[in-house]
Amino acid sequence: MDQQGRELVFMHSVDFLRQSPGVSDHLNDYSSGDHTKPTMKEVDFFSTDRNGKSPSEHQEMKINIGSSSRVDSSLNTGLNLSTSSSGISIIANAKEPNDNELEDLVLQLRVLRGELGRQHDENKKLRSLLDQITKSYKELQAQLLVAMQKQTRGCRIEQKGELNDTSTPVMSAQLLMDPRPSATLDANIEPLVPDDKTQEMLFSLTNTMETKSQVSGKRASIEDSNIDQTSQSLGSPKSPRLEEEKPNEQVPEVPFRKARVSVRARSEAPLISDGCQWRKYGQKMAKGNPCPRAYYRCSMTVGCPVRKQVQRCAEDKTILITTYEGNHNHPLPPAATVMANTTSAAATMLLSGSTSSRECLSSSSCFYPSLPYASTMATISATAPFPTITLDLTHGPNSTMPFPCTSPSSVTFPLPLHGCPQLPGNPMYVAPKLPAIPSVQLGQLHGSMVETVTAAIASDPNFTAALAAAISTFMGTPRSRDGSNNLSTPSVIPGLPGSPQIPQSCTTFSTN
DNA sequence: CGTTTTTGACCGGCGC
DNA sequence: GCGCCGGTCAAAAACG
Repeated sequence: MDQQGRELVFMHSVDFLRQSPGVSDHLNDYSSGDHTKPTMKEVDFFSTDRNGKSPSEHQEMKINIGSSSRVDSSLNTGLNLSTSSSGISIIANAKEPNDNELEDLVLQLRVLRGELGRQHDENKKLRSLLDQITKSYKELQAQLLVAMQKQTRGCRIEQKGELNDTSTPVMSAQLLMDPRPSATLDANIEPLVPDDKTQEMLFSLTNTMETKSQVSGKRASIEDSNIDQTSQSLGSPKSPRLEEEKPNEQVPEVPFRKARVSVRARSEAPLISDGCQWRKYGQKMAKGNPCPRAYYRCSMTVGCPVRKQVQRCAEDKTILITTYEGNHNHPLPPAATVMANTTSAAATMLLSGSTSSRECLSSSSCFYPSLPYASTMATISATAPFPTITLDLTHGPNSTMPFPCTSPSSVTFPLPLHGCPQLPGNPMYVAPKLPAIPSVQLGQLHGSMVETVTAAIASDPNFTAALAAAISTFMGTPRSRDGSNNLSTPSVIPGLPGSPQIPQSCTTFSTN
């Protein structure tokens, strides 16, 4: 009984072969450091085998092991032997032991011990390495988040400085109301996408007004009135609050820059399913387009400021242009969160890209030359009332006409989506989250595929980076003395962040 | 019966 | 000042 108990103790260690109960004290110092993590699997295997033997055989085995271990303590255990086969042979040979066989057994046992020890050490090292990598990954995530927040804040401050000539303190304060969420705010969002770190990061980085409004009660409502209601008041000056809150008439006509994000999809369906519930509140015939433009607002909650416009492309009526505006002030289902992340990312980067352009440009410039093709292009339209970024997925990788519906003055940027190679030295391209999309014409993708691709885009950090590149490229062009951007378009581009004339910014994505 | 869609009216910005 | 245009409102109609 006593012996049985000792054996059980040893059997809980992977070093059971090293330590026979009869000689345990002698071998205890063999690898005392490896007793911390016993492997039950190994124990069970040999335990079962041992139980099938007679007590005499068992005792004999133990004695043999114990006696041999003393002899071979200095032997080189570097032999490359199979553990399982060795173990079986040991048991088989133990029935008729002689000196030679015992020596072989001892050798094999030593080898096994050495192997087990090495494997344990290796496992420990690998485990610690994995922990370290995981820790580093999390730290990098946190640092990235902080860096992005700081960068955007810095942009806002610079923009404030640029606008100080014409803006009032109220205006400046509004500009400084950085919609970027804090780390604590992210916690409110995490349950939506708890298992997707990247998505969570994207959401953290991009979700702006909505997280703020979710968390901070009255303050959120006030800020929403400044930001989201600006969305509502886009073209809807009925909201008197904005005007009333401006104590100074010198306030620019359009104090708030508001981001719009559109999704262009090649779809026969009248709407793209984006996970949200929408209520149609108007329809208009837009000039220059025989197709009517429909206006929707989010109906998931009362008072959600998010709206979207849906219109078919005039040149290609199979392309559906969906423009999102505003940010949700309520939790979203995962499917809708993806889209919200995308739109918020675009909006945030567009709003923050005016002064950080060089940074972004330099950091993202490496995207372009390495892309054999880019099926998706980010376009910022200069003809729109606001700058418009268009992500066009309606064309395949080899497309030469990326934008059938894009104005000639648009500036296009390649976006590294599917098919993009991993760029050495560019961490953004390491292990892209994007699911593998075959090199097919995205324009031919089915409607459900559209959603999939859209989700992939939204969850892909490459998309965010590329979008930042596109925005920064557009924003980063040198300014003339009058503050206008020196673009290929001769005229000043209205709506550009940093330009006091511009009321809102418009970001347009196109997916297919 | 509640919700959503339709649709004409309305509003403000902007250009001439 | 006027008209155009984009966007929104709200009553009526349609829908489930």
